[in-house]
Amino acid sequence: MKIATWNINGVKARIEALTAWLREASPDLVCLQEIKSVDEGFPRLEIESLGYNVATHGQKGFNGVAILSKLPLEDVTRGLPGDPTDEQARYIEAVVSVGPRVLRVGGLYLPNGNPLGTEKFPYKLAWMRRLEQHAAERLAYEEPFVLMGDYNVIPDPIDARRPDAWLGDALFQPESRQAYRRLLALGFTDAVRATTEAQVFTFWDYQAGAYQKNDGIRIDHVLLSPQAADALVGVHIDSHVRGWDKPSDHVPVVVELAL
DNA sequence: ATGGCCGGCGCAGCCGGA
Repeated sequence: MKIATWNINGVKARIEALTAWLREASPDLVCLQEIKSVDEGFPRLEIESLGYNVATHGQKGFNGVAILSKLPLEDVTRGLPGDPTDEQARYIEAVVSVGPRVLRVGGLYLPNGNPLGTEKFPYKLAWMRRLEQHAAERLAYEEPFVLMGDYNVIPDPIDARRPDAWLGDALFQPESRQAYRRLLALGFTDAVRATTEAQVFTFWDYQAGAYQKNDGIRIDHVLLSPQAADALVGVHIDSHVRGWDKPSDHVPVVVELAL
């Protein structure tokens, strides 16, 4: 099956691109980030008409995540455990049955953390601690589990065209990168890095002709549990979508699993 | 060489993003 993650930067502004890409790529399951919509405002019918089940976890104006799936979504949970006072809609999880097996999927929109020196950066790091705790609990199930989304972390210098330009940025701080490595050390496989050593990007800023200059970063990641990694067939970044009219600044990352 | 954007909200710019 074909699963994907895509930060669409506003589902209302992106509905044409989203439906065009769903028709073109025909993924079985997609995690969306930054829907920037309340649940009632999500264009559910247009997406259901393409054969998808829809689960959303939205909020007004900012953030918001969703899962689209051709297979029925079971056991949908919303919000990342560990802080009942956190009101930002950044995590959704569900299970799909693939024949006799199950696939568990967590879709996340990790806090940006900028600017440094404000409360936003500690919030990011605390969120990553909570994610680590939750991921460890899920890995203990020893089932195919995919944790994917916009991590807002540039893991290594090769993951930026101009790493020097990101030195003062929350996405490339040592603490952010270390927290990402701690997550991997739990036993996850970074699907992109498992299949290529090449420099590849998932985000290009709207400013300064970044896409035309290929001045990008890799911050959208697909992490596979050992059981999911065993089923890994291939990975594809749909970079061409960044060149469409009214694009998101992120592009879809697609993973094929033999499930 | 430098600077360059976009979406939501809501109807003017500001906030947030990366």
